Amino acid sequence: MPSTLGYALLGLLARRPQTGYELAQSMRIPVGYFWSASHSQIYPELSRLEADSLVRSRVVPGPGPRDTKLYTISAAGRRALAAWVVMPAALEQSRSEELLKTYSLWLGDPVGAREMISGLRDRHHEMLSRYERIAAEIERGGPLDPATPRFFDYATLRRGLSFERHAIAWCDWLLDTLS
Amino acid sequence: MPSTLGYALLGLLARRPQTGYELAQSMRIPVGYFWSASHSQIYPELSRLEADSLVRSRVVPGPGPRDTKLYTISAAGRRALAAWVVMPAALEQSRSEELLKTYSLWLGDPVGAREMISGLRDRHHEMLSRYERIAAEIERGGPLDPATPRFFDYATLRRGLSFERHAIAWCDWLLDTLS
DNA sequence: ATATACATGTAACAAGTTACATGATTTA
DNA sequence: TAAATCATGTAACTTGTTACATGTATAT
Repeated sequence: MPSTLGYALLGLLARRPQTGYELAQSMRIPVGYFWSASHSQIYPELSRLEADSLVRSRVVPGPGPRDTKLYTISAAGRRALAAWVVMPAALEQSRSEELLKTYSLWLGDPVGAREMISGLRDRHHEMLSRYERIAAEIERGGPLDPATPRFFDYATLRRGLSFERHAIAWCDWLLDTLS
Repeated sequence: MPSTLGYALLGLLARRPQTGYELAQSMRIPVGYFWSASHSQIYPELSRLEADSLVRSRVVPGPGPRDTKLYTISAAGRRALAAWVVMPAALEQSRSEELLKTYSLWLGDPVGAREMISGLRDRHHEMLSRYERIAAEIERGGPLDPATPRFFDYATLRRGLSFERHAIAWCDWLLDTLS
């Protein structure tokens, strides 16, 4: 049984065949906006997926100095992924360092505390702008059919937008209340 | 320098002295609603904090069969925590298995997909109810002074409330659009 | 000349989860 | 009498991050 990262990779490969390098690039913007990984995690995981026959690879000459391995999802991989997505998701206790800091913020000096929160606000705003640009791009592509991958790109993006908006609203409320 | 978990423990101990066991209980509802840990992580971390003189412990006879160690935050611990909370929080790429599943949901069968999302909705709703009960309890305690730990309990709880409400709204939108 | 992109991998470390280990007291 | 609570710890394992390693082609 693949790890969660394995399913992330299968999800990317179910859309189109990619090399390990491309997958690592793809995941710099997190898959579904909520799952990232670095190349050092990805390469070994691809080997495991291949050992389990969930993906196949073939060596193709790339533009770079090295040959690249192009990975393709197998029928078994597609089945495994389709079964996984409909299984109830594990209850997640989302860890958040910013909330943990907030929990002890009564100890910090008031000026520094305000700056910390307003820095948070800025970063959330930056993320929101990025998401809004992507959303505009998706929406330019015409009507969304809820049976296509593109619709689910949009669905996960909406969650990102919502997440950032409520984070900003919370920062604003806190800054307001603290003053 | 303590780990993030170390700061979570310092945050709890800054409010009142507690034993390792009590800290483990406290963290079953995540600190600030967004940071949890199990006892097997907590005990070694307390030893490290004590080695760094950020906390002190004294053995007291407990109700159980074993002596318990009561931990108290030191002045140095308080300083370290106060410095940490105002430092800019690391940009977090919140991982979410449910969003990762959503990303590949176009592959799953439509009935199972709906059930998965509606199961999500249920669980978020349960969390929301729990948070609302806690909020009511805090609000019953009278006006909130933004210089007290209690205010920051409330502040982090508000983020939890907002998080669950947005998650539910998103599930509703998705269920609606999929049908 | 220097940096960036290409391209894949391993090693060392940090963080987090699950299971193992012990054993008295209270509650159902 | 069986289960839950109290109470602290270690061991094994999984996951994730940062650093190490190599070396060409292209753009500035």
